[in-house]
Amino acid sequence: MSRTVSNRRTTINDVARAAEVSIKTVSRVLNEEPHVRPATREKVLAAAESLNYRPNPSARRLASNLNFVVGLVYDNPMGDYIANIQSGSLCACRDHHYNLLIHPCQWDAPEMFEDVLALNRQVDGLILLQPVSDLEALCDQLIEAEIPTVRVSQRPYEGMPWISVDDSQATSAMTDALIELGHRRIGFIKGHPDHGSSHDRLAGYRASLERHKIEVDESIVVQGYYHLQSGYEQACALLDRSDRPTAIFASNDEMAMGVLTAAHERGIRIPDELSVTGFDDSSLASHAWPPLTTIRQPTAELARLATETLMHMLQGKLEGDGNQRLSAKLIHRRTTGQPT
Amino acid sequence: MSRTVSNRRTTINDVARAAEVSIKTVSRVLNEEPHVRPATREKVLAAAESLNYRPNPSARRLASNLNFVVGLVYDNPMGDYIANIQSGSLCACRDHHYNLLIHPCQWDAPEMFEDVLALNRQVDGLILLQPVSDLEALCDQLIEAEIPTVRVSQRPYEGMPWISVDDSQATSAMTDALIELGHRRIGFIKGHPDHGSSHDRLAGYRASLERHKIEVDESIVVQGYYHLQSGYEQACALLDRSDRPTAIFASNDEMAMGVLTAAHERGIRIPDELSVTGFDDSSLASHAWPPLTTIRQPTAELARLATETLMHMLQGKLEGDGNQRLSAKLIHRRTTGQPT
DNA sequence: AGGACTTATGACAGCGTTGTCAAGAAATTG
DNA sequence: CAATTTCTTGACAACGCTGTCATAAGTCCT
Repeated sequence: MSRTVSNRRTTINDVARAAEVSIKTVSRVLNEEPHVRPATREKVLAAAESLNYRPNPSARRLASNLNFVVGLVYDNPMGDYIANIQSGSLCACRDHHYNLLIHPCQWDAPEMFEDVLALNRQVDGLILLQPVSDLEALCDQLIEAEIPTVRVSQRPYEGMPWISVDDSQATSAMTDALIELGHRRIGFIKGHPDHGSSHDRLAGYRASLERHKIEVDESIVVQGYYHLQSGYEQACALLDRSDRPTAIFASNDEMAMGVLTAAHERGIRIPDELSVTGFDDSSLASHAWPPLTTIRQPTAELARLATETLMHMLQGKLEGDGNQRLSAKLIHRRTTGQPT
Repeated sequence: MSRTVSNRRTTINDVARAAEVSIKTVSRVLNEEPHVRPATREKVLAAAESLNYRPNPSARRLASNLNFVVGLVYDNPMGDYIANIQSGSLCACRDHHYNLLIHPCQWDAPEMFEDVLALNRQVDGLILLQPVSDLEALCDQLIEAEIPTVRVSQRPYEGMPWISVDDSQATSAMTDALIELGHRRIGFIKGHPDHGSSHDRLAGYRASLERHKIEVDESIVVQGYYHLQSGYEQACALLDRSDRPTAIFASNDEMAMGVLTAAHERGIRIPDELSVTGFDDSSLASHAWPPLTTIRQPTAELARLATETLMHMLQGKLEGDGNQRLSAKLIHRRTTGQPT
């Protein structure tokens, strides 16, 4: 079987010619527009198929003034979180035949604003992750540039929808669980003060203690920075006290790993002598020894929801303000137990 | 100061009018083409600046038949590896003013080929990661479709450049190190048989033993699948033997974590009674207890190199076959020591 | 049968760039 | 100084699609 090697790509014209219709009709069929007779549709589809035709996205974008691209803007240490966000968002994008353009950046770099604004003609809308989503000046500019945007953040900002996971409630529930196990002295390692989530998580902890009428001992609420080292150091300080806590709540898994290490070094048995909980359910958590009790955010779901919300905006079908809040889930593993 | 709100985007025509030149001259300036008088260039630049002009990417792509987009195709469990690949590739992309389009997929899904081929008009070239890069049928089709492609893989395939990290050499060097510490019975947990790297890593292990004239005991070379559970199970079997090995080489960190867990359960002290090494230097490794001795691939560098190679191809400046091989690095931490 | 809709199709003009080619201006040459 | 080459610029036609509007062909009333 011989095959003609044509150097020119097949275009909509070729399909139209083969199907004996106008290019406009081909366009209609391919875009699933109404007002095409079934018989015509079949003819066109057959022609397109036999010519192995694929529309040229650039031409389509130019003519329709749509990009079929969603931009994902973030400044996070690359890891499971971003990985899950990406796959959640991609999933929604594919449902709508959109592509995802990832745009990592440094939230405090001087050219960051400019770079994000430059996505203007490349994308139809943006999804902003924390901490970028908390830069009000940027959001202002995006509104002015009329770029549809959805924020992933716990803090409100009027004018664009925001989607979040209720950290505070989850932390609160986990603290409740610890108290029910019998703990009364629960240490808390805070996260990085610049990160909004730190405050929410702390708030949940406080709320739970208050609900149970346990006074907060501020000397065992210590400052961490979301990285292993800070968790380790603060745990050492906490564990070397004569009145050491019977449980330590670290604001993320990485710091919880530091706590585990500090406990191991001191021969403190977990969970018999010390309960530990983290936050994030990162891959560390299940691979830790013992496996870490922690909190799982529905990260992929969060991203999918943000993306779907953006799609609704693009279609002008957004009802209400679009804000939504998801619940996190407690993952009970083996670092928590009754105090001895 | 009043500002006219124009609903129409500013185009190259507006700039041309403002600078009192033709649109072609504006195009030349913006694309840094030669044959423009400095004075003219300044005028155009000033006009563009004052109008805050940004070229429309779709129009540019349509007219130039270039997409300024690189596609990254992979089927990997999202994690550090992909994260590093992405950032390495993005880095190179930005240097050349290209965007990165991520395309996760399932290597064995029926529509995978079709989906990848459909990127044809969207990208100028592709980067294929393992195991997708090892699908010869796909590579054949990409060549036929004339899509410039770079493979990230250890195995050769003529017709497109391949970039890899020398797993075999690294495994070999690590085994050497173990032997120098005094180990003679070194268990080996293989990776997933479908994954090319598994074989290379095993080959390195064998090569080292052979070099040191140590006969391979096939009963302590066992099959794992790159996930924690398989590492754990195989380690249990290995450690419950009366003639258990003094060291276990796991083909990746995740399985090494399983080994650690099995050892912990049995009260086997590490590294005194058992040395353990992994592969990947994932975030698990440094957070493990004790911190895991492992091998670090220059992942980001690998991706950057692959991307740069693709850029060279696109510019028709590729010299030779483009193939390159990088070396991995041994990371000595605390799971290895002399046997007792 | 004669309107009044509704449905199906096509002609043609953009969309905002870059590529081609021609032509005028400036520089170089013998 | 005329002839030749090189530099600088612009007119205009693509690029491959979608949007608008006109027109043809049915459908459904009365």
